[in-house]
Amino acid sequence: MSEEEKLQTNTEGIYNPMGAPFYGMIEEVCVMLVDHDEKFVNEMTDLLKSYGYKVTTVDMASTAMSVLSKGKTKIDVMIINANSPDQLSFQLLAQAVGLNIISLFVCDEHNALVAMNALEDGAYLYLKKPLHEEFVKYIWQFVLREIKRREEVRDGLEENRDQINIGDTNDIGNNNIIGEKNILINIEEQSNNIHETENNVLSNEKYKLRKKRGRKSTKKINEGENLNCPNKAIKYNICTEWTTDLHAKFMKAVHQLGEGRCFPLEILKLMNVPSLTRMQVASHLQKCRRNNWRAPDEQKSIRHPLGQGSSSGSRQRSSYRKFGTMPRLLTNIPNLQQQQYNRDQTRRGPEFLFSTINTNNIFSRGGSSTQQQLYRPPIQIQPHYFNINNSLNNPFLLTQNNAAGGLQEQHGPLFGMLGSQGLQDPIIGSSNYRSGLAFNCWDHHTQNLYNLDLNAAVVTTYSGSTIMSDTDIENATIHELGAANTNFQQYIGEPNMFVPSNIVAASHASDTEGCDSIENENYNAYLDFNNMDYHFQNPKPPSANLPNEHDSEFDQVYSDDQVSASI
DNA sequence: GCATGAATAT
DNA sequence: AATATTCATG
Repeated sequence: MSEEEKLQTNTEGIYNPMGAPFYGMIEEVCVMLVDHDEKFVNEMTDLLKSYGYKVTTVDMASTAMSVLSKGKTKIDVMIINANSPDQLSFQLLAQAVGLNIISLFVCDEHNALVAMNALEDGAYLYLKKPLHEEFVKYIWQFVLREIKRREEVRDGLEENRDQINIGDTNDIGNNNIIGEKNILINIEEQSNNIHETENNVLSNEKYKLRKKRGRKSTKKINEGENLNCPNKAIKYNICTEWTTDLHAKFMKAVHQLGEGRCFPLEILKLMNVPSLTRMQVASHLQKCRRNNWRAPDEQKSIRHPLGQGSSSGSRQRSSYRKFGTMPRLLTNIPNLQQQQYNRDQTRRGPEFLFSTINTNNIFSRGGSSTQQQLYRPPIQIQPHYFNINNSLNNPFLLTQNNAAGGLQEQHGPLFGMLGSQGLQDPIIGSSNYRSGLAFNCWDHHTQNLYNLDLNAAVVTTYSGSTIMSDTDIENATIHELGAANTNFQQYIGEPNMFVPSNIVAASHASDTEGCDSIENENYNAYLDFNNMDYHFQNPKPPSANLPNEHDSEFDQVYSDDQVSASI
């Protein structure tokens, strides 16, 4: 610990508000610099560090993206060069925005078009180099503002659902890491990014931290459509809602992968929805495999009498798990890809044909982990027909996905922090995948990310020891906190009102449609996979003989409707 | 250690 | 009912 840090920490190890870089309001703010301009990076790093920021630097957007994907690095703010040599600045921006990282787009030369695009894509600010020292100094306030906003939202949410107690008192009691209130932890936890990389959390922490899973409300990742509730606090989305669009992406990925290769991680990658997690995909996959998922629209209007889980009680864990199977869901597929899907499907055949007999041999990973990768279904079956645009057979046709229909809840990042003129919520109209709540993509967020001392009674200070300690930041230079000086020009101004002249304001408050609206237009045709399955299965399975003693389970799980009916 | 998927919780 | 989380498994 540096001398400086010691000064900021009292003898009890509690962060001393008065000495903290951020005035005791936030313990730390992690900034990632994405810029190939070495000089700029060095200067900025020094400057940032001099103001107490933790700095990570990478030279390319692609590198940053990979860091984000790994989700192991805590990042609150990104400063992204608009002209990354790999041309991925905007992709990175989208990813960062999707993860609710405050993203500042910076450029050497002002370009109105770039500015506009960046802001529309959710950039917090568009800035021309160099960044004013005074601005850098107060970047942390963006973070604080965001934290507070989420806190308000959370509080509002709690008021509106007294039946739910987020904090499982037992759990809290057991893990004395967190204070009773547990506010900050909860805030983080509600981000949608608790995902697989939680595996990287110390296993001890894992169990301590993973509890507290209250019922979460629903968020729509794909559409960013959140209803514009003036009463902002009300809708605090946490659960991913599988919208029609999101599901279409899912199905698209599924079809690209093909039977026997549908693994959550692979699907997740193909879907390329930054804020989605493997767990969520896995969950959805499970649902779809059981044919238990319905589009949101369907949910309201259609009841399924299907005796799905009639065999409830003593279902035992099967040692005959099948891996990588495709969901056989009623689904919708973009027009443009229709034909290809048809072909793929033709090649692949039905996914559950062998569930009774051969499945285990075919799909089981068995001893070889490569088996699954190599597997290609051995049969070719021509479907009798496809029901495309057949409203009689396809309920989906009756429910156009009106993804663009909803308004978006606006999570104004600044709330006037930078003054009123111009700087209104650059996030408005931003990319679709912006999670409504995940502020930080850091997957270890369940450990306290922010020891925000907003309320003395709630101070939950403990050292987030894993911060920045990961070794997974390939090619990333990590600059430790340390003192350094800067040559930046000084700008004196009121912190909260500071509006650097090179900031370009966002001006698209009414632009609420995400880019998916384009895609939506393509989702007019649908396949009726249920029906298709039926026809696939009817041609008679090559080895549809005698069920063995294990069948009951498969039948229950996978084959309780058409499949079993056809055998 | 890790991804997976069935089971189960919320 | 939909989604999240747990946990046995390989």
